[in-house]
Amino acid sequence: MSMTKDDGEYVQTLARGLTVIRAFGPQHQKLTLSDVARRANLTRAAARRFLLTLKRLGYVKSDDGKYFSLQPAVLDLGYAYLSSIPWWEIAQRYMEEVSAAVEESCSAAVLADGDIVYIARVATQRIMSMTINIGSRMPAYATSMGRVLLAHQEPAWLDDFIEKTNFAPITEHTVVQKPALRKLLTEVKRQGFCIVDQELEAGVRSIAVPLFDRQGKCQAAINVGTHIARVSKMKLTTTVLPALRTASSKITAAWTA
Amino acid sequence: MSMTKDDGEYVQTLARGLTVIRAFGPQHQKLTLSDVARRANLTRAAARRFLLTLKRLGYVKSDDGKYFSLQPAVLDLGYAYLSSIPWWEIAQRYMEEVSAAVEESCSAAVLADGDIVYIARVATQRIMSMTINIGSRMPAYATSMGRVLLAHQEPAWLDDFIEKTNFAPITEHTVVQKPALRKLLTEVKRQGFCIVDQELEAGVRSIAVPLFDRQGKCQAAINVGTHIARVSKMKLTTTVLPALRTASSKITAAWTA
DNA sequence: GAACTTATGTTCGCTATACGAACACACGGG
DNA sequence: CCCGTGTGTTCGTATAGCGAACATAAGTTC
Repeated sequence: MSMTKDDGEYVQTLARGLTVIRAFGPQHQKLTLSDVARRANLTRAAARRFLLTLKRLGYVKSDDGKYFSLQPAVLDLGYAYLSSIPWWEIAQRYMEEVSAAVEESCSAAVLADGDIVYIARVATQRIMSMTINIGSRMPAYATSMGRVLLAHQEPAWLDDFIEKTNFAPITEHTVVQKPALRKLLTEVKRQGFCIVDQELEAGVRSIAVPLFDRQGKCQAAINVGTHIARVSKMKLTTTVLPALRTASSKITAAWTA
Repeated sequence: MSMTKDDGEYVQTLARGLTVIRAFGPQHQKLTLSDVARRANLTRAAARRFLLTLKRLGYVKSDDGKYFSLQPAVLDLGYAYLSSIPWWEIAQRYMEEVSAAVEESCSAAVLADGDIVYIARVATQRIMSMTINIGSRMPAYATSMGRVLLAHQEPAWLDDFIEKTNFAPITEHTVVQKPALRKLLTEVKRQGFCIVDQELEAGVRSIAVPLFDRQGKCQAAINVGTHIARVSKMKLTTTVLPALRTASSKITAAWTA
């Protein structure tokens, strides 16, 4: 029937099964077999097979046999990724130091497609209206960590990315003009840090630095987010930046793999 | 060949594919096809098919075609679970309040098998030697949240659990005698909170309260972990406990589903 | 550095496996 | 009560995934 991905080395069943997990989400804790089938574009028969399988594996629960819901076991999958990052624990430790020193939240993120994905976080008082947590995604172009990560990408890749992406303004301050953005990124790479001032959310200003591996490749970014009323732009560069830089180099130094 | 789980409504391929993700972990960021096959008990051919599939889906990367590693996209799976929890965001907010008020880390966890699994966390200064994060697991019997969750489980289930589990001491204070443990749990349920004093790690004392849904069923627990030198046992009940209780009832009140 | 051994990755014909059309069953509205 | 609509389940069939067998690379030994 569908010959889209049929290479003989593609396991359709696995791909379909994973969409079942993704069928759950906000406002969709409890789903019937048919709900899942609809949301994952599967026949009811298929959805049933997958749900029953996931249930046996402990990823899914169903008390009454009608409504299915995800179980904490699915976190093990994400944890497999997190724990596979060689510098993850180390970063966490030094981020705690940063957070304690500046009394603000500190996060780490990597790039995935055009988004940043949070992989570690030490939270203090909330500054953003949105809830950020591990696994959360934000558009790279409007975040301090995103800019840092983009700036350190291969030039060819970056060209292509800027070319084909449509940058939408998020606040009134968001820079979306491609030439302007490109210039900002060059500057970010030159100076080795990035400040984003209320481009993602009004009242929020954050600063990020890159995280290099032993080979000098930028693998992630760490940042500190502040409220404009609490921390001046000046203080960001004089106090927070040095703390981030110290942490960044310490993490690089402690890199195991 | 193997007729172990062959009910006709069990999709072997999905189960196998998921083990591929779990093959990665600490000290196993980059794995060859053969490594994966070994660690997941698959033939090399199967491991190859799965890895190539996961690669196409963006869950796995392979620069050279030899070494494979997990990508941030796998966090989306865990995120599907977290975001499906109706009170997750709300809890996060009130936990931030608790953490700010008492200036200590606050976590939320649910029960899975005999473990607690962390599902939300507001971290301040580190008190444990281990790194805790979302998805982390700890033995339920030796943690404050674990005791709370166990105490509110169905009596029949609890009997069975205590019966068939072998409780190993973690520190010199860990209570492992089954009658003593059972007595503690009864007390926990009666008083509506649980203090665990250095039973999980020396120098660490924590207090937990249950989190009820609208129907009065205990769905999770939230706790505050402290260092014995910084917070007295007295202060735990006089200051921290009220904060936790307030948060708990506010979360229940704001429960949407 | 040839000759052998071991381990890794890939191919390909076969059959077990996952597939979905068809069926049965529950619900609800007229 | 009947009919329409939606949900879950069965079962024969085709095909998707399987692994034995092959090729190719990486070590070992003399």
